[in-house]
Amino acid sequence: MKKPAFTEKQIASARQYQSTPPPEVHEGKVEALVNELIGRVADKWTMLILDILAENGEQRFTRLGELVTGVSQKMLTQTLRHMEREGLVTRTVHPVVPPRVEYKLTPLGMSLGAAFCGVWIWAEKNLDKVEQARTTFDRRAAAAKRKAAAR
Amino acid sequence: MKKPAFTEKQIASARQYQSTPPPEVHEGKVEALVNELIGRVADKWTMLILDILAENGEQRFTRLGELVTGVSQKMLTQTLRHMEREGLVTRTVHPVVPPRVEYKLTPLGMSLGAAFCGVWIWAEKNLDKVEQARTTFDRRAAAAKRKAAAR
DNA sequence: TTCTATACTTACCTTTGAGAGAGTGACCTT
DNA sequence: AAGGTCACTCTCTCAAAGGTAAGTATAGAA
Repeated sequence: MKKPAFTEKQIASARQYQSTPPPEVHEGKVEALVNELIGRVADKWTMLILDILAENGEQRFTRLGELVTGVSQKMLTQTLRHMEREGLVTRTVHPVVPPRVEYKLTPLGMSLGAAFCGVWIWAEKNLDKVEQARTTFDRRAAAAKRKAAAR
Repeated sequence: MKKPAFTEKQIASARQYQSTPPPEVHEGKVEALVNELIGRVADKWTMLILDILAENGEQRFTRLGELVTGVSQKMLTQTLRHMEREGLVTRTVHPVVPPRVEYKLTPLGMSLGAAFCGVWIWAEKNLDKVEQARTTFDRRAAAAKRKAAAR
């Protein structure tokens, strides 16, 4: 998909250091960084806020809270701070009373939004397939359970 | 990006039901389903396993545990079950001793892998930009803190 | 008989996530 | 003088995520 596959040897040497990341295996370092980045960025609220900002453009704090269904103030602030930290949004404070703060996607944020777009589309397109797979699985699991109980 | 924007009214009505999802707002229902699906699928281990399976093809349990850096047995089992449930992987048990179980992506799983590909690429490409944004942010935050302390 | 290999499962415990709700500061309106 | 607005911030609390380590079943090998 993207990374060159590791050799058996590299994997073995990486395993040794599982608790503290291997310092001299360069591939592993980059991989770890990418994974960490993915971990930060692929979180629920980040994705939702990204989506809303991509669709609706610059927004104020409270308005954003209304648009992102189910988010609490705390999570909104927290996620926005994180996003600002990694350069996905800009935060503009207008020094007026009452305060007025506007959030806007940076080009970097927009490019991430575009990258996620594929996943949104996949989700919309395959919603029913997943739904069906789930019921099939659950039905089968229930049957297996009955069988196990009968033994 | 994908969904039609809500009207003020719909948002207001949705807000009322924040604890239990609104039953009669249809748009909200679909949106909720998509969001939930994204939530299940965009999780760290799912993405990593998906990636490994896409790159290396069918794998046995233990081997998978070696390839997915840092995963515990528990999380591996759990994530694989979830993925099987939503039809992303097939689990083939060979009735031999010692047991032999093989995991393989379904076409659905592969299509999700392809969809995530954009995000991986984004992460690789923008790793340094994010890194830089972070240090800039942290430096600025530290400066603001000093300033606040001086007051 | 004891050991080994494989793919789990289960129990326990610590860490993290996340909501609810109250408080804050500054200025403007009434 | 009291109340309202906005964007937080803080604390308290409960739930969920996730790690560790031990246990299980089975048959062939030593």
